[in-house]
Amino acid sequence: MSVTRARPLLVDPHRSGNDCAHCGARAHSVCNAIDARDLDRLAAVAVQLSVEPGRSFIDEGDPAESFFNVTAGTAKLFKLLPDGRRQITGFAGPGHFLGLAVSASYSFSAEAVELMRICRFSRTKLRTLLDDFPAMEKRLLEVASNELVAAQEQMLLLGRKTARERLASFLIARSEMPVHCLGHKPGSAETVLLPMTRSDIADYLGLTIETVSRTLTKLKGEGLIEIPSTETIIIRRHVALDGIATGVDSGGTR
Amino acid sequence: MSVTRARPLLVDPHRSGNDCAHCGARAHSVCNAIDARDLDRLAAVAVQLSVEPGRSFIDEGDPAESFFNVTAGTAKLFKLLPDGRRQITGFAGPGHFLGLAVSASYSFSAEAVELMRICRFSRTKLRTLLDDFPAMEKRLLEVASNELVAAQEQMLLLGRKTARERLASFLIARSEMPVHCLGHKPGSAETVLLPMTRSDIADYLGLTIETVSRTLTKLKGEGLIEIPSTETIIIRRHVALDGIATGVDSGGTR
DNA sequence: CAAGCGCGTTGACGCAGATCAAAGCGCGCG
DNA sequence: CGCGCGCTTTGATCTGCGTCAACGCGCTTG
Repeated sequence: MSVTRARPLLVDPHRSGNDCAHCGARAHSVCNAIDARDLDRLAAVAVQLSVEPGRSFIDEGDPAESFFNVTAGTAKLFKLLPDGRRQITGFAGPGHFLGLAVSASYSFSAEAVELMRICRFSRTKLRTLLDDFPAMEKRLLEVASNELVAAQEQMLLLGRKTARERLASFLIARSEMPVHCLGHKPGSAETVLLPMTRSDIADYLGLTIETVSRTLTKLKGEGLIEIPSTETIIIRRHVALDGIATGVDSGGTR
Repeated sequence: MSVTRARPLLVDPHRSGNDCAHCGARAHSVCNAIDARDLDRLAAVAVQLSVEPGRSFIDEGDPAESFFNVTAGTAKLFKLLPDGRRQITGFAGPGHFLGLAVSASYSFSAEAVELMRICRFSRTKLRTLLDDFPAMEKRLLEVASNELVAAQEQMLLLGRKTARERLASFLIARSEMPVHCLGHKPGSAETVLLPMTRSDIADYLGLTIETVSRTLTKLKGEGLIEIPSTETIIIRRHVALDGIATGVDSGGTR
């Protein structure tokens, strides 16, 4: 299953996991449930890694030996069908915790979209650590609950929304993302950056690249958005776009 | 948002929540994380209710004041778009815990498919209880993790599978469900009971009733299943059906 | 700077599944 | 027992999006 991971992941040479205290992502991750004076215990089980764009660091079906915490960059999480059809179940930015699962093997794959920085925890070691820090377990439950809500929203999108509504929902959701999750300078609140390819967007929204491209072009033609570059979209009429996203529109400009 | 809940839920007259020790669903629910001698504390915050078929007991958008635990029967969980399009995100049987969410209001609705028996917990009371029983919090995290895995599987289904594959997946999943989740006598391992309507199935699989009906008829015509009654399906060729479900088939008998 | 390649856009056409319409069919009820 | 009603099935037709194909554009490479 780990065919794509030709070379080992890059272990950061000069500091392989011992400065949780200075980690920029801590404030936004589950790690902030651990008190500052106990951070050394967390650091002891963490290993910092870099992951190059396109490289996968979790492979569906592989034994689930580690948890991961994203500290920089973005990953796509996905599942595959035997014939290659792919569903991207989410994108994970800084602060995102990965690998929650009771099962002995990963139920999805993860691959870097941009250059990433991640923290790897041994599953067993983190589990024993959790016994000493119930606050962190609480945080994990919160995180999982929130992801569950997001997953249900995505099911609604995949099962019942039109291509137009899916793209609108995607853009609105991206525009509402907290700054730290994107890992770049803010720009205007209505400027949406898309580090992933059209193919990734299509596989996230259950569409084809062609439909994604065509639909974006249409939204642009209607003056709802601007597309200054492939990876940048500016929302011009946020309210109207949001109306489409939530299915209020339906009529109006088709 | 609570338009459909015309009458209040039925509070069981003779025992309104005080015998967790004899609860048939405990073995399969998060409640089994609590030691037998502490069950009285759990019982103190629980209220037993009955819910008639078709009656809703959670309404999306309402303030989330309670958690629920299903002890008998089945509920459908769903989200609506303003124009009435519906996505059923799951079915909850005995042992299923409902209401996990950080948000102050419910993010989905729940309605009984069959006559149900549920346990209601005050959100605040249960939360203080959780502080004393970290084992239960651990169980909740496990439950949430498993649901997350299931949700991702469903996203794959909704985003990338054909109608045929969706129905096959649905039937296989139902047939593999642990007996206690169905709340009825087993029958043959390959006999699948469907307490929900075709409309519910359609809204769960992101299809229409017509497509569900037609596809089932087709599967029957190919000798993969039998349909002795509307709410009963017998899987005749489990391996073949499973092949379709996981997308291995594609060719073969269309 | 020409060639090659990955990615995105655009157009023409086809089809899986939606929509529209009309029967069955089981079941409770008068 | 006949009637009505909700659910399901089946058929005919339509359509949003997928598929196939061509082309453009920016980047890398030699």
